[in-house]
Amino acid sequence: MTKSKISIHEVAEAAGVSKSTVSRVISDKGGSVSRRSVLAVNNAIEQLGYKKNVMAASLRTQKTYMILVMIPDVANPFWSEIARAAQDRLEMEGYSVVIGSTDWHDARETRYFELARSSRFDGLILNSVTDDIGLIKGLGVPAVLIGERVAGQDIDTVGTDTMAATKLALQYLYEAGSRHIAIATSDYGGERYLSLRRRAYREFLETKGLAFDPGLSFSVRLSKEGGKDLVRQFLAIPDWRQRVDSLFCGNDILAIAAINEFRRLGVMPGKDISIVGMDDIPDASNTYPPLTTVRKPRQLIGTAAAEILLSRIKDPEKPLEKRLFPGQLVVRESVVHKGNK
Amino acid sequence: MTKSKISIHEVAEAAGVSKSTVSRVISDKGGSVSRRSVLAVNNAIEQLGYKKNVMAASLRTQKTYMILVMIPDVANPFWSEIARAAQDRLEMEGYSVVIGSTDWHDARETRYFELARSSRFDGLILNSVTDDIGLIKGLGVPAVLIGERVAGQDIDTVGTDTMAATKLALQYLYEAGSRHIAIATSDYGGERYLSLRRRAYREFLETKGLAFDPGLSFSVRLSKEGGKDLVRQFLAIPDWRQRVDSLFCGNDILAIAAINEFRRLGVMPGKDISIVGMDDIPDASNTYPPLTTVRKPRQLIGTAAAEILLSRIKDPEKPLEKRLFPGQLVVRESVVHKGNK
DNA sequence: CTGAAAGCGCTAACAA
DNA sequence: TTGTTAGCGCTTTCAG
Repeated sequence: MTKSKISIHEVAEAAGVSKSTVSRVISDKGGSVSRRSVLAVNNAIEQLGYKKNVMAASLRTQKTYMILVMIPDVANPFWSEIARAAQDRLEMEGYSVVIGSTDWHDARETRYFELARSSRFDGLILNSVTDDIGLIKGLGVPAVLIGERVAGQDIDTVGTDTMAATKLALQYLYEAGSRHIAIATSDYGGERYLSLRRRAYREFLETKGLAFDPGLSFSVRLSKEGGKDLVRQFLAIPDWRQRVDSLFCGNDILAIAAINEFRRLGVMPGKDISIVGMDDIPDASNTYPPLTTVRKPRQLIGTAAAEILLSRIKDPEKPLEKRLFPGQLVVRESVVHKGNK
Repeated sequence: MTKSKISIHEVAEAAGVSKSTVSRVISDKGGSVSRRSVLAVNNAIEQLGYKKNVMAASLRTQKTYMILVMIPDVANPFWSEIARAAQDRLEMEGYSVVIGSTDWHDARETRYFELARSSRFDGLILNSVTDDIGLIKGLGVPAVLIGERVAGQDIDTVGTDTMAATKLALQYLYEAGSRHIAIATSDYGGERYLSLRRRAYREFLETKGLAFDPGLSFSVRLSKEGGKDLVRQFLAIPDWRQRVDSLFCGNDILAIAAINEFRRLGVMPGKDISIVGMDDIPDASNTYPPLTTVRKPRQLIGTAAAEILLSRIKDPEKPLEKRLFPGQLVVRESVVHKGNK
């Protein structure tokens, strides 16, 4: 069995050089080493089956070449594609990427924060559940946040312009003739994040001179279960067919669940009710009927996050960067078009 | 700024004890330390905002308390739920779990293997793309494989009894009156893995005295794109309505894509053609019509993998363990029931 | 119960 | 170009 008892010490001995020389050879840096030595060392390495202990190297250099991407839900393609895009970019630069799945749990997030704090990673890309910027900065690891925040906080950020994206959806509904638009989204994160959708909603109604009906605002989890909940609540509105004609959902997971649940209960989306989602995850085109939604540019977000992180690692003192990408309307068939009136 | 210049050395000084004592306090192990010292040390730690450098500790102890779960596709709920289940179990034991997403790329897998080799993880749970057991064992890290292999290889394994699961699906189709069953699956991994489905298919036909029609065997990628491909090929069968009446798909991703594509082209699954999938991912119940499939017990698989890994870490010499769980038929509406004849 | 001393395996000045 | 000498921050005998 090739026991990992072989350190540079053994290699040095076998190659007839010093540990330093071996070190120079195995750490890329192209330090000045003679051809002879390089050969001798590589030979010895081969011979002994030596494997560099990266932990030890990290202890000295303070570099691990590992990046942690923390996302709340790996199963949601929205997040996993961002992670993948970031991974692609980061690997080009020689970093390895691992994913931490928080599943929206504070406890898990905390756990990953502990990992990060113990200098196991050179950088962090994350969508934080707790959103405690102070804590993140206190980790002592370069970090870039994914997702927009209301307050202009003291950390690199990349995300979508959520309010504009929401209004895109709302405007489309409006143009299709809808005048009684309901909204369903989560209020998790309080005033900081998701309720940007709600704010956009209020602003939009105001702009169009539409009345705000509190009974048409739903707060549910952005999940399949949330969707079932939502439909139950929705159909419980007295005279709902008179009172509401469309529904904007905070993300596609919710919208898709709602579509399926509505259909199951005999209410046909795209016919009896309009539904618009947000994100444009792959499944959005597979529902029956296909979901009209607002696409968030996952690739761009992931890549941008990676690049910002890279430059932050290079220069910790560089000015803060915040990048917001616009959403894009994707028209499919879940919206009813009323005759112009 | 709380620079991480504080090591046990500083703490020791502030607490008026030696480094050793500090070490005894911060490493759980409950070494014998006086109440007084513990207090003093904890106080100093608090005061200085000391954070243990786990890398340094790992260098000595050879323990990182990190586990890497390598899966081929985070966006596929089948894999991400296995990962989650494993994570749940592993965290109970004090390990932190990170996910490596290989996206079916050899290059990525290799990259993660390099990480693993450099003793950054205490263990590995993985579904390998390359399937090179020798390589995995050579990593020098306890590892358990997910997914069944034909050959009884020299490594801990947990998975589903794929052949039995496949026959479950086939039998259901048969009982529904289907006598011309097509199969679509991937042949990636050659004789080792997925083609277990094909083997089960052949055996099943034989058992029932049904002829094997090579034109009814499709080899496609187990993806959305694969599904479109499949349907195109399928509908190109001359006189297909005469020649084939049902389709078994290698996994749900494929089956769902096929359902949607068939429907888009005016062929109604559950009516014009029977479709059965495998895995029972969450979306399987959201298709139109809902997909009949064979459920693989993701929770059990993930948890079992974690437990086997845990005991392997504890005792590297313990006998090999292989666990195969049975699949379970989930009847929904994608299968046509012909009148008994 | 506590401290001194010796590393874990590697890198980084500094000389030679 | 090479070797020597110190550590990185922590754990762990071994004495006391």
